[in-house]
Amino acid sequence: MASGEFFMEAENQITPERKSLDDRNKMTELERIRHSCAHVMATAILRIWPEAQFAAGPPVENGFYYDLELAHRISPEDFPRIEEEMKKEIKANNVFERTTVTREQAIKDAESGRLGGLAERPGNVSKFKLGNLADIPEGEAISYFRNGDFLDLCAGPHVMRTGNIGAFKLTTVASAYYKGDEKNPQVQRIYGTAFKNKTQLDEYFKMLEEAKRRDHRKIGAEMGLYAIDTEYVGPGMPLWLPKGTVLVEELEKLAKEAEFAAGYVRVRTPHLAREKMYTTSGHLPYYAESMFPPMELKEKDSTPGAEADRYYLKAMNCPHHHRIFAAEPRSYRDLPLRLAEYGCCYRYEQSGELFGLMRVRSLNMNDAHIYCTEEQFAQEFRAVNEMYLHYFKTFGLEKYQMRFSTHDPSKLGQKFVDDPVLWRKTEDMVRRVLVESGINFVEVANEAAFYGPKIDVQVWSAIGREFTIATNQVDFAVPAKFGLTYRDRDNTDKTPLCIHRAPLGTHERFIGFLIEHYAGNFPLWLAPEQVRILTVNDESALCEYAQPIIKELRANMVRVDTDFGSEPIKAKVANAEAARVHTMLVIGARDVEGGNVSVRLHGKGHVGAKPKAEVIAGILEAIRTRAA
RNA sequence: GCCAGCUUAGCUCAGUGGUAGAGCAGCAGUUUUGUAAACUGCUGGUCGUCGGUUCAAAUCCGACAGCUGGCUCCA
Repeated sequence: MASGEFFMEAENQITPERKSLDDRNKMTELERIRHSCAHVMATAILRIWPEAQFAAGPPVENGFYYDLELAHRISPEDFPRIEEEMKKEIKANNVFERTTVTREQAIKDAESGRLGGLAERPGNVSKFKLGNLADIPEGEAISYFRNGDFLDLCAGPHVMRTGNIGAFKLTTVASAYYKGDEKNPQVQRIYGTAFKNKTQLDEYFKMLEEAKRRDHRKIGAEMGLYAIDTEYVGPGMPLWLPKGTVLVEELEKLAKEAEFAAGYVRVRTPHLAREKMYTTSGHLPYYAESMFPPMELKEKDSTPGAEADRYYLKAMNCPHHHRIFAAEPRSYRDLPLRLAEYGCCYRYEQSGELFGLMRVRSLNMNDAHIYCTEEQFAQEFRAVNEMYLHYFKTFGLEKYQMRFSTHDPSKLGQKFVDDPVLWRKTEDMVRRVLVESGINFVEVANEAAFYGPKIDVQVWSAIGREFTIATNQVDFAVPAKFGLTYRDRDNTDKTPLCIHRAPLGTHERFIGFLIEHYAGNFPLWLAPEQVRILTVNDESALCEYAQPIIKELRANMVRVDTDFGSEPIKAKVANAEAARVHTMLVIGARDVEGGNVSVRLHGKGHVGAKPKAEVIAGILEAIRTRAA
């Protein structure tokens, strides 16, 4: 609930609606190749393990997979063998032959084990195919595709012949739930990729290598930004090293400035709260699994009315902010009330979910809650969106997707608060604001928070994983649970709307994202080491010449380091470049003579010698304006 | 949490049953240099942890932990 979702990605995979045959026929050539390659892989696996049962084998973003059940656990060691068989099938250049059958025939073939097999397999029913058959609506054609001996229940489409598959490679194995449902049995999922030709396949793997180089986990270690000490601190709980802390504090500074200008006030809240907080908010017991287990106090707390002596680490800030709203009587004159805090939260994410800085257990949220009236809502919501766009511009962020998540009327009262009128009203308000602001967005039904519609901003990590980097949510339900009211001008008490917003998400995820976005080459205002002064040798005259420059830069809060050692200048430059120092100022006898410094910019090379006052002024201006 | 893979020095990696290695980094000297890496020497490891097999284990087997790629979850 509440800011609960702020740093979460939305579903990595939105459960796809069942595709119509028309939609399927829109598959691109590459998708056909990949889907066909999945059939070829199944053919190969069956030649080795004829008893394998296959479930589903679609093309996916970077390749394809096929789910199967098999007593033997397929491991990457088996890949060469499977790929060998696949090559044979491709070389055979069999036709993908489509036939349509009646449902009765299909059921008969599934029961004989023929579907997803090379031959009939008595006693080995094609159970997953039988399950898939049940999903095909009455009236829709039931089709088979056959290549060689392999006969599969499949809507297609495929390439003409197996030989049309240009180049392929098996990549990984995973376990997956049949039909993606946790309640279903697990199946083995074999992933592969395929392209029109070998060149494109090679390019794809080269691109993956490139992506690994800008992976925030790699750059984070190289630059000394953060460390994760699983032994003493714990998995998923990053320690910010001095250079990473610079990034954290620069972001906070940016946020504080933007929020101050937009009329927010700052608050601070403890990291713990009593159990009553989360029974009231509705987080317990339903979300207890995602929270760290409670701390039990040995002695009874004497507070009257205490439910229990249990304290929880907060997983979100909103309940605390709600209590700040409740701490004083509120008038309509106080609204909108915008409470902002870089709140520190803790969530017990499953171990398999942790991912560098992108998915962690301790996190600092760029959180704020805006309490307002219905009349004020559109204006406030628009202002929040403008703040997002301001940030995106600052960071040169262009590849993102705004996702507007709405409710599903059929799930009112279960997944969503049962107030159809307010849903319609708030969704209309949000949609209108988006359209009026000229913001591009996609609308996704059934993905709202349970208390109201929301907008998530999706971005992609270097290796292609999708994350919610920011979120903006409407809450028309939870303030009432906490009994929050304001006195309106008609002297009655009313419940405010609440906007939960986190345009910079969490420090952890946002910085993880920025590291990859910039590949560690941060703009001057963000760079952990902004300036390094390099002397051509260790003569004292050069070091002395540098002193007033250092003094002036530091007086203006510029992060400046020095390299006055006796190494050759080439080595000093190489070290500074490797450390991704934004601006290198080289000082030699010639510079001292002319009152200059020689400027070199990271990744851009030597810019030339300039008067030192001019260089200092330029640095200060670039930082002040947060130039890209 | 599930499936698979991985875990050797701060980092990148070599080492398939017989006395733990290299490069980089670090430290100490030498060098005094004009824009991406001067030279010499030294330090540094209970080979993730625990248990087993063996005369002998980084190496073979098992359990556990962490990480990575997926799956599931994601208020």
